[in-house]
Amino acid sequence: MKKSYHHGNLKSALVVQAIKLLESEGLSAMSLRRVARETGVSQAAPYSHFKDKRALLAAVASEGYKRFAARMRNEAELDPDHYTISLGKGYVFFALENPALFHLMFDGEIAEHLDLNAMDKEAYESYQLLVDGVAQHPISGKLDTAVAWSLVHGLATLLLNKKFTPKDYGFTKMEHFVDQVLSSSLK
Amino acid sequence: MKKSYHHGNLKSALVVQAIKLLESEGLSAMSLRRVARETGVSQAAPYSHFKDKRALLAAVASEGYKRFAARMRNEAELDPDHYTISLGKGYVFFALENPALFHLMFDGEIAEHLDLNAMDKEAYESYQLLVDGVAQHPISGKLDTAVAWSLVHGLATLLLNKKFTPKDYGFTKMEHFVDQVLSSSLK
DNA sequence: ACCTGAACACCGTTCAAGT
DNA sequence: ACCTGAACACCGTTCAAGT
Repeated sequence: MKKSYHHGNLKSALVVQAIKLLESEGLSAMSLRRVARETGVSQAAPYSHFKDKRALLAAVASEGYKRFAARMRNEAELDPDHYTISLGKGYVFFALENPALFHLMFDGEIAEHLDLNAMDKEAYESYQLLVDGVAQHPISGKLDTAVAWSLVHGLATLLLNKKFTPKDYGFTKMEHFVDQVLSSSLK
Repeated sequence: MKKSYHHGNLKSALVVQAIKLLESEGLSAMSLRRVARETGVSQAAPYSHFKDKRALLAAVASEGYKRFAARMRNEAELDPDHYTISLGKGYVFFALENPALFHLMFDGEIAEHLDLNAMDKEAYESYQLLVDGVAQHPISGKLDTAVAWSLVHGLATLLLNKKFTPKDYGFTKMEHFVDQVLSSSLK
């Protein structure tokens, strides 16, 4: 466990450090060199494990999807009677709690080039969680999953970027607002 | 109109060139130095007009909002009988036609720090277009504008990032799919 | 007032060399 | 197989100097 020439699990250590830097100082501050430096290795070391910076960011996004799924599942367990709505709340809360990671996963150049099938199975499944939740509904029409997913994702994004706030609609608590919006439109 | 030491309208020329570069090669390729180079001025010239790179990007986003509003208005004029739905279609189409610009306007670090009130009045109004369109509806509840805006924005983002496609729902044409999704949920 | 050229600290990536 | 150190081309930003 001491410091040695060979790190042992440098690959995952780099991912963890990258997420930390991403959330604390934002994507533009997250340079490969800094991640390496703060992990205690040389600037060239990451290239033993990742083809380039984009490959590291893809691994970060993949880890993000795992945490995303866990956050949704956790919320759903707290209120199994309103399963779909709870999943939606977990979705929105994850975005608000991990803004930079959420953006990396869904928006911008990195997200657009993410090959879902090339990601871990576990990570891929997080996508399906909400979609399946809606689809399982007895009265669910064909387009309902697209509508529900769009609604939840749009709500998360617009709240995150402060295009509107709960206060705009007379709410003081974020949780109540999200609950109301989702309940009023998700079956 | 000849080349001279003083450019004349360098400020807007830089914004135009930045948008061009943004859409053709993406945000990561859009460096200040390249924008300056391809506008025919020195690397330091932009600093006579913008405090830093972020200020240039804010101006780019502001110009983006103007084009955004124009795109929505144009779509609504084509089908005034379905005003709100048409606005939504313009919203989604703009995103699909200007992916990098749309992300700059709504997602990531730049979007989060955009001060709407500091932007041009014309740019600011583009936000209100869809919101007002929904609110004007006679049977519109308090939360309906948040729901409608979230739905339209989420649909645009998820289509843009290929999280789902029209084909997933049995549609061959993007326009039909968007129309159906919006019609089935917007009043 | 607006623009240039040189400078500084930083970055992504490569590559020969070390363990 | 994994990591280092030096190198290269690039970037954001500053500043004295030119027009």
